[in-house]
Amino acid sequence: MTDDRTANLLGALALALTDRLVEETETRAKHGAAAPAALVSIGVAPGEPIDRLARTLALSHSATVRLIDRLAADGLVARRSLRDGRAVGLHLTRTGATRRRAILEGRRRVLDEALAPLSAKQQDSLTALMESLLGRITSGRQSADHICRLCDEGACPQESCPVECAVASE
Amino acid sequence: MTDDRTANLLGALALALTDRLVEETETRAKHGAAAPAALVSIGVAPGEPIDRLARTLALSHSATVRLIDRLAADGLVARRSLRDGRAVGLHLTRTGATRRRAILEGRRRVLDEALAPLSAKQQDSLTALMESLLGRITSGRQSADHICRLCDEGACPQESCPVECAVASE
DNA sequence: CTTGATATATGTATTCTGCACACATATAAT
DNA sequence: ATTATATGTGTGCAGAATACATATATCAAG
Repeated sequence: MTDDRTANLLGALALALTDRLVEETETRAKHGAAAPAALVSIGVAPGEPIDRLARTLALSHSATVRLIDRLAADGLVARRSLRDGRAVGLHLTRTGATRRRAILEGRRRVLDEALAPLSAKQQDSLTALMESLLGRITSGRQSADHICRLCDEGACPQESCPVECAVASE
Repeated sequence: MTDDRTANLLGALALALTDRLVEETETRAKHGAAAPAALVSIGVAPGEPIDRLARTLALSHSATVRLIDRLAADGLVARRSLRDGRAVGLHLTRTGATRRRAILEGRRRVLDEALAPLSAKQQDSLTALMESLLGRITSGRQSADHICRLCDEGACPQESCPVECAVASE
């Protein structure tokens, strides 16, 4: 059904881009590949509890607690108490917000460089194709949050995001 | 220059696909994400030394030695002596070759599922776009080997691989 | 046959992660 | 109200995978 070579190129491209993205973002927030995703995700939805972040990052709860410990020790994230006395609300400090911007800029730079050989018209047709693929890959809210864990939500408003749309139409 | 949204979607797609590919391939060869890549790469170029594999996997030499130790303990990889008495030639055992096929099939299944919503015509245009992107990303032999570390070389003959072509034209 | 480069292997330490558990708080049932 | 259950956080412990520094063996060149 699907073409051998198309599938293969897609796999190689995904891997190659992710390598570069991880390398880029990981240098800007230490403590592993999940750290930049945590900063980005906390920025999108400040005040959410650790438990929810753990699901977005697809990490165990304890791993997420330790990650927040490290980010808090670096002065990037702050825990605040919530109405619900069990939970803590996660927020970015001023430094954390700055770091977050640097992560998104680095990510953008990598993606821009990869897209450079395409004309505007080609970019448009690529966009349309990617919308289909992303819609297909998405399976539920948790999956959507995970997929978008490193996204710049400013570049992709909720109502136009194919991942969000896929969740909405269920 | 490049469109905000296009860049963002590309980043999300790469991440989402890689998550799925890693998850799939990692279950079929334990010992981490590098293990399936090692099996695939050894299958493409049997007899090569650990040192070369380390560069393909972008791992330190010692990490690669330990990885081969684990794969050999599982009966998937065998070390054979080479003319050069310092080096060892890596080969897949019969079980290792079977495992390798399972890894490639799993990878293919993930990619097929993602590509399912596209028509044949759309797949063709996606292929053309990906060729441009992959050519751009590639930078030298080592980078090429790394990008293709999980590729099914049967699906993408050397002379038609945009990554190989990018290396050749330097 | 000496010198330097190359390839493998190992000892040690670090980082990140998960499991099992403890504790606190909320929610529901009786 | 009281008890039982579920939820959210944090911690002790262990394991996996990796890197760094180093040791050993082999090759290549003079």
